[in-house]
Amino acid sequence: MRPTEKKLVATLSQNGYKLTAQRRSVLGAIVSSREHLTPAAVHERVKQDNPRVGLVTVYRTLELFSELGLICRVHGEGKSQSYTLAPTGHHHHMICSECGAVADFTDCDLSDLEERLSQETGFEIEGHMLEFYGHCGNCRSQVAISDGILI
Amino acid sequence: MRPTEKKLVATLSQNGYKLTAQRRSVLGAIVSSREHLTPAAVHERVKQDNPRVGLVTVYRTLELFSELGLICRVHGEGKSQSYTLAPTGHHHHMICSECGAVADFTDCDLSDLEERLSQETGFEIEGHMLEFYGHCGNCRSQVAISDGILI
DNA sequence: ATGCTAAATGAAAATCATTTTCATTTAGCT
DNA sequence: AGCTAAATGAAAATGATTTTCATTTAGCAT
Repeated sequence: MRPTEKKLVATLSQNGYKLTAQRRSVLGAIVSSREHLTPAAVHERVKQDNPRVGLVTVYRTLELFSELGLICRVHGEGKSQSYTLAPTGHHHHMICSECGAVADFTDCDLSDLEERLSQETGFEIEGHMLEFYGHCGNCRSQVAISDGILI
Repeated sequence: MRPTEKKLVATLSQNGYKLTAQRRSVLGAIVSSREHLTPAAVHERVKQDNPRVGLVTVYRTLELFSELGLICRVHGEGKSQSYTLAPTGHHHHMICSECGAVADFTDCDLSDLEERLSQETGFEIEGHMLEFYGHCGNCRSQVAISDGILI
């Protein structure tokens, strides 16, 4: 399940946090975007809703949501952190290098690899990060079109 | 093969770059460390060799070495970039959360996964990032010891 | 409904990593 | 030894993120 307003209300109150207009706006900005967003990009969108919201609040809210598991961080190329909606549980991202679209997948099944590496190196493995980069279906077809038109 | 002084000399001159004392120091700092190092950490080490080397030079040198494939970037948790020696070719890292030690591995074999994801999502996958986190053999045995002593 | 209080916010300043600028130095060629 | 483009160092600029602190507000208690 992907977080919605309802889930936001529940999660915040369950954890003793208050539901504010700012927090609603920030979640809305992320929900309404198919891409991963930097704090600055979230701020842009939030300001359309409520121009008085400060960037600092966006930072604080993103961190909070991330702790609560409502959103999750996308690593990858850029120099600033960015976030996207979190599906429940362990998962990974595929990120479009052109438009920033993020697709999730859950079945990474690295346990064989982990097992082998653990034996070879003596590491006790606790976690991993896995991201794929490429071009999403959308961007691929647009390239095909502009190739055809021969701009 | 892991880069050494000899490889440095060859790589630089092949690409039209000059061999300077600073560049030698930076490579030395990285070679002599089992861990991944931030630019600031490299600078610390380099200064012991030659106190007049500036942090800016360290940044520039790390970027250059990274482009030349002598070192490679470690992603992971911290807020600042860090680098470690690069074995030749495609590889990944296991990073000890305690001491920062880095172990490489090359055989990630994600092609099945890539193939499947590509079909499911329409993404054309071009690359991936994979890192494991955990505790290295060293740190694990130290934990065992201090557990025994019951500090 | 009204008041209370801790939590949340906003604005400004502080911090931290990184990059740019530019005058000076130097490696590697001639 | 001299030349020149490349490399360096110091300082300033930039940009993202965090901290501080005075003000506001959500959610509870009345």
